[in-house]
Formats: sequence, C-alpha cells, structure tokens
Amino acid sequence: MKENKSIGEILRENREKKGLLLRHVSAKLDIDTAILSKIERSERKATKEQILKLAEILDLDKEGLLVQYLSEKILYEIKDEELGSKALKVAEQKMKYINKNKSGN
Amino acid sequence: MKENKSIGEILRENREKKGLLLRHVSAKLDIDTAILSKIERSERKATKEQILKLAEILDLDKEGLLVQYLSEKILYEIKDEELGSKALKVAEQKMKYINKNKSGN
DNA sequence: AATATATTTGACATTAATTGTCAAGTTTAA
DNA sequence: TTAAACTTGACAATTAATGTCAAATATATT
Repeated sequence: MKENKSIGEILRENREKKGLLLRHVSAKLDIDTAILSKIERSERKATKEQILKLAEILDLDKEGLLVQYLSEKILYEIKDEELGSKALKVAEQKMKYINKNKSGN
Repeated sequence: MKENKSIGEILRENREKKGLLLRHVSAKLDIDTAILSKIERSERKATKEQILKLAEILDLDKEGLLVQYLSEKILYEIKDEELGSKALKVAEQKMKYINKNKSGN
C-alpha cells in the first residue's frame, strides 16, 4: 500500500469511492472539470477554499486535508532547492521561537 | 542580544558595518533604494538572485543566507495558518520520504 | 535654524505567476 | 462504434510580486 499519497491522489480516491464524476464535483466547486482533473493528477494546485469545499463534498477531515495541502505548498517552495531540508529545519526552529514568544503578551 | 534576526536585519547590520549606503548597494543590485529599504525592514521579500548578490556584496556566507531566506519564505506560506506547525512537521516527513527514495534509481 | 544627505512612504506601473475557460483529443466501457 | 468520462494544451483573466518615482520624513552638519 502507498504510504505517502499526494493530496490529488487522496481527492481522486475519495471521489471515486463515492461514485462521483469530475463533472459532479467540479460543478460544486464552480470550476471547469479540466482544473479538477489537473488538481487530482497534481498538475495544478488547488486553492485553500477549494480544499475546504472538497473536504465537505467528499466527507474528509478538514484539518487533516488542510495540513496535507499546506505541507505540499511548503514543499513546493523548496522543491528545486539544494538547501531545502536545511531551510525546513530552520523554519521549524523559527516557528518554535515565534510560538514561544507569542502567548499572552 | 537578539537570537533570531530576520534576513532584513542581517542585511542592514552588515551593510552598515561596511559603511555602505542604500544607494551603493541598491545600485549594485540594480534596483531602487526604496526596495532595498523595504527589504531591510521586512516590508518586501527579496528575490533569490538579490540574496545571492547581497551575500557577495556584504561578504556573507551564501549558503547560510540562502537558508535563512528560504526558511522565511516557508514561514510566509503558513504565517496566517492555525495549522502551520503541523504542516511543517508533515512537510519534513514528506521530505525525508522523498530523499530516501531518490538516490540512484 | 537651515541645509544637505539618507532613508522611508505610498501611489502607481510592469511583470510574472496563478487560476480559469474552452475545444479538441484520448481513454474507457457499453 | 458510439457515448460518456477524462485529459490535454492553447490561451484569457485575475491576482500577486516586483519595480519606479516623487514627495515626506529623519538624521547629520554647518
């Protein structure tokens, strides 16, 4: 079994599991089927709003799907970068620092 | 002492340490001083090319500066997101997975 | 205080990236 | 073999990023 699915794969699997056609889902999203097709094959990125709607339409956990979506957006930023891994680690450090110093003050 | 400097702060500090004016550095970058001023105050993002040039102009470590730059870009993507921290962790996991499965095959 | 120089600000122009449509092509399955 | 679902690629529209310019403000010097 595939342990690391792209958000596109998740969307397609769950759409098919529900027996929905591109046409059905894209109508609800108010976009052309072509885009949804591309999103499912990772040829295009969805917008945050589309992800949230898709979670509703396909009965998926919103938070979970959003985390997947954001993580792909992050990786997209560094996909061609030698130093991507280092940058990610530093980003996490900074994130910790930010969270530490932002409570009630 | 400040333990977590923004790239803008680093750039300004080092420019001033060298006794350079915005005008001097922005000329080398071939942009208006206004932009450099904004970059140094984190009001605008630099481009990757500008960062690399700045490292040369200010005698800073290229890799180090680039990592800082990329990490800020990453954080920028999730700055308004509740789930930012989770997304970062998931991105790191995916990154590991990618690196694992990309060696010589 | 007046002036000169450096920096900042904000309105706006240009360019580049993202998001979308459409129509024709391909695949899948009756 | 034809009908429906999906894919592809050229292009249009929209939005975001990057830049200029001129005026405003701050900082220094005389």
